[in-house]
Amino acid sequence: MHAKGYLDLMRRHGLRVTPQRRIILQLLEERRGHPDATAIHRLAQERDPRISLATVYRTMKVLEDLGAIQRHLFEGGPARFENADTDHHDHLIDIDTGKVIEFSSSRIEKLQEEIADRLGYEIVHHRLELYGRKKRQE
Amino acid sequence: MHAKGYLDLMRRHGLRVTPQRRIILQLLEERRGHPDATAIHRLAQERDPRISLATVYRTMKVLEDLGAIQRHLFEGGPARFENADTDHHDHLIDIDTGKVIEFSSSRIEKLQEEIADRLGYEIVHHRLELYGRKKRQE
DNA sequence: CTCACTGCAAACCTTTTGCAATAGA
DNA sequence: TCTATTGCAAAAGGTTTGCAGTGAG
Repeated sequence: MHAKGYLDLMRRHGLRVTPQRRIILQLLEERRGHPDATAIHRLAQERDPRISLATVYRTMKVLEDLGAIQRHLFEGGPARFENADTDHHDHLIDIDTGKVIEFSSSRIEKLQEEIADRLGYEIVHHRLELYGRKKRQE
Repeated sequence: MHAKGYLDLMRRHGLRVTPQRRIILQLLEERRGHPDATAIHRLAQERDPRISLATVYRTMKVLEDLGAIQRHLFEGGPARFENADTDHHDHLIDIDTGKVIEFSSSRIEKLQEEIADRLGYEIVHHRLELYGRKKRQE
C-alpha cells in the first residue's frame, strides 16, 4: 500500500484529505519503522509547523480503525505505530537502543493455536515480544 | 513462599514491616491472581481504611525490586501484579472477562531462543500473551 | 454551504513523588 | 532516637477530548 492507497482508503470512507493528513501519511510511507506519536509529530512539523500532536493522535486513530496501521505498546514507552500492510509478524526489541526487529515463526503460531485450543479458547490476537541485547561476537 | 517468607524477605533487606505492608502481603498471599493496584487497594482498605493507593504502589515497587512479584502490562488496562514464586509461564487473557490463564510451553521457549540467536541477540526477557475468547462447545 | 477536521488547552488515567508527620527498629 | 514509611495532594507522562474556528468537498 503506497501513499495513493492510503489516501484512496480515506476517500473511500468519506474522510477528508487535509494537508495535515497528507503529510502524516506521506511520512508513514517513507519511514516504515515503528515511530511513536512524538516522533511523527516532530517530523510532520518540519514540513508544516501548524500540525498539532492532537492531530497526529487523531490521524493514527483513524488509520488504526481503518486497519491501515497497528499500534504497539512495548514495555516502558509510548505507543509505537507500524504499517499494517505486511504479513503478520512479531517483534524483537533491542533493550539498549529501542530498535525493533521483525520476525515470524509459523511453528510458534501453530503451538499457540494448540495451546489456546487445549484451554478451550479461540485466539483473537496475540502479542509476542522478545526483549534482548545484541551478542558480542557471532 | 508464604506470608512469613515475604516478611522475612523484607526484614532481611532491612525494610520495615508496617501494618500496611503486612496487610498487602497477606492479601497477595491469599488471592494469588493477577490484581491491579486499585483492586489491591480496595481489598486492603477493607482491613484498614487508612491504607493509601500510594502505599500500595510503593509496596508493589518494593516487592518487584526484591523479585517477589512481577508486573504485567496487559493490553488496555492498568498494571497487574502476580507472585513471582512460580515457574516461568505466559498468559492467555480472556478478552470478555479479563480473566488470566497461565500456561507454559518449553517448545515455544526453545523456538524463541533459536530465533533470537539467529538474529544475533540474547533474550533478556520476553512477553507472550494470547488474547482470546472462550469457545462455545468443545 | 456543511460539517469534518484542526489547534489549543484542559481533562483523563495511571503511576510517581515532594513534603511534613508518623512510627518501626 | 533515627530515618524508613506513610497519607495527602500535586506532578508527571502519555493520550484523549470539548470547543470554537477553519476549510475540504
